[in-house]
Amino acid sequence: MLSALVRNFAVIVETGSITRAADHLDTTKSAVSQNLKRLEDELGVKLAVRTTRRMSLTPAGERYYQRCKAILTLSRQAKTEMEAFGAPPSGPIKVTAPHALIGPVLAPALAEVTRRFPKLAPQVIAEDRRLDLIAEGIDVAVSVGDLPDSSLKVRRVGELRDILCVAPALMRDAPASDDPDFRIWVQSMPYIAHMREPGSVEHVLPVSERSDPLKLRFNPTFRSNTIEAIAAFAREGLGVALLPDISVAEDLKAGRLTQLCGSLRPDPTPIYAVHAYDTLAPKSVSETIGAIQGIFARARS
Amino acid sequence: MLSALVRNFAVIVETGSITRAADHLDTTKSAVSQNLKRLEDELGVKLAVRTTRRMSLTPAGERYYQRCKAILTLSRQAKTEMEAFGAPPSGPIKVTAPHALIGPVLAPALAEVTRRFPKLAPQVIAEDRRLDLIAEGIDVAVSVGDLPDSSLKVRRVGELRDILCVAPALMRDAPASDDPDFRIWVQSMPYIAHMREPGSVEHVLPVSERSDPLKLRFNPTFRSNTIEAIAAFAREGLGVALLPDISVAEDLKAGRLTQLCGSLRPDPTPIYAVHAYDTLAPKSVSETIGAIQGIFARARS
DNA sequence: AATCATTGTTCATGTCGGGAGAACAAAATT
DNA sequence: AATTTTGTTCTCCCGACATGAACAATGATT
Repeated sequence: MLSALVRNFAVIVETGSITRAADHLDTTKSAVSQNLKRLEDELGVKLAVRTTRRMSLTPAGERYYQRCKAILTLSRQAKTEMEAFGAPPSGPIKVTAPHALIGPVLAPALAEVTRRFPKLAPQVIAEDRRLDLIAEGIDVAVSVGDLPDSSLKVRRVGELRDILCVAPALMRDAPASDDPDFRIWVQSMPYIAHMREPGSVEHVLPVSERSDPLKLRFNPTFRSNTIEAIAAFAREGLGVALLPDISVAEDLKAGRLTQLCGSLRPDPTPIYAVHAYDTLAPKSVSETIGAIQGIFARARS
Repeated sequence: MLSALVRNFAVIVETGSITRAADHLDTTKSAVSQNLKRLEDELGVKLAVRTTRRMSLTPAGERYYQRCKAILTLSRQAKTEMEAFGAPPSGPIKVTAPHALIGPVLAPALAEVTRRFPKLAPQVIAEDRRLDLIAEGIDVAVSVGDLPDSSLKVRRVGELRDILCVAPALMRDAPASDDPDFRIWVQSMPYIAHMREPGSVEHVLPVSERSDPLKLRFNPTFRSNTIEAIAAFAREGLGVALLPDISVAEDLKAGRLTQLCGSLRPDPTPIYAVHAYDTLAPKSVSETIGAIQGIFARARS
């Protein structure tokens, strides 16, 4: 549909090799090689110097690849936009979400959407940072926590309920929860923090409408950059950790983890779905967002 | 080189007809028609409703055309950019300039450039307003007068010397230029103004380093939106007009017009060449700008 | 250093996509 | 109603492009 030469080149760059590009594009080495040659002839510049072992872009190729990405993204989005005018959703749709939400939320949501629109081909990017939707050509992003103002369209799809978890073994010598020493004891426990929170960590646990919340401050002894790793460490009894309910529901049920302060929990964090289509979001986008919202709604009940 | 389907559609929209698109693309009606159909099938949406007499875009087509323009512009510029890496200049280059500069400046400049780079295909847009280079996909713009700040690259290429002109017939009963009545008499003459200047018009003519300039205020009786028309009216003796030297050099030499106040002239206005390539302007762009500058330099001598 | 494995290029060959051109259909103009 | 203009559809056919093998170049392995 779109310039085969451009796509050909982009795949070469992304796979870093003509051979890999060939089977990624379901064609032969020679076809890829010739297409690259054609593009170079067309442009009058060498785009890549290729030895048998290594392939590297010339400065021209570097620059041209940037443009290719832009062109391809624009083309893909132009097509996706047509769904707003009745076209059946089809082709690639790029979705990003934090690692922790991929399994419990995004996977079932996309499964549902692709069941309804079989020609849709979701591309999932697991990424905890917030990406530039425009630059990366992302159609839908799932984002935890409040967002900075932007021109993007935002919809609240659910909330993340964090739970202070701990392995049961560590609770053996705990004071009773109404014991005044309980708070002291808890705050002296080892704590496993996410690397994005520097220094000590404080959690606010609302107790009831009228009474002051319980504030707990921890000094992290372990840190990791993924929820999965933190959960794994917590299961191993390395310390207390704040983990989202969706990540530890199984562990709690199976008794591998317990809640540290009974049913006390921090206030939930809102979760948003974000997209960059100003007016008239394509059906694939709105359906995907709807499905994500549905998963959260079902999980809540 | 770039998706034939997209280009095909863009040309259909711009020519407004499949037949015209066909000979614009040097192909047959059937090819154009089939390509449009292919694109519609690909997208799953009807882009244009076509009767034998009229062709109109659907809302989807309207939107898609916008995207097509962006894609095509991007592709064209991506290719042009390659010239900075040694590619021989070729293909279309979009240049815009005010009507008055097309003949005396842009035409000889582009003639020179195309002589050196025969594969270059300039597209000239005569337009007195300042256009959005990015949105219109313009490579080089020639602009008269100071420019607002922007991210564009600007280079001074010459200057415009305006002359207060009048048909010799109207000078018959003029007082001597050192007569105190001269100023009164001049300002009572009919004046032909450009439509972009509303109300009365004042011109400042510097006399010498230390003496005050001569200020003349006119009440326009005629207005037009093009320099050519204003010059024509002036030649017909309809009044005084401020005209650029390059437009009236011939008329002055042939005696069809004379300078109203001897050799007194307003301060010249700078002329700039503008482009949007941040670093490393393509050779076609820099050569074009250089040629324009050359024309001005030659005219001055 | 010599051999081998891997990767990119080139060449001859075959095939499928897509253009050509005519016939057809629809609609506006006369 | 006839004519002209424009878009569509059909068949035929050509040429651009993929194919696959042979070749060349390069780096790894012994």
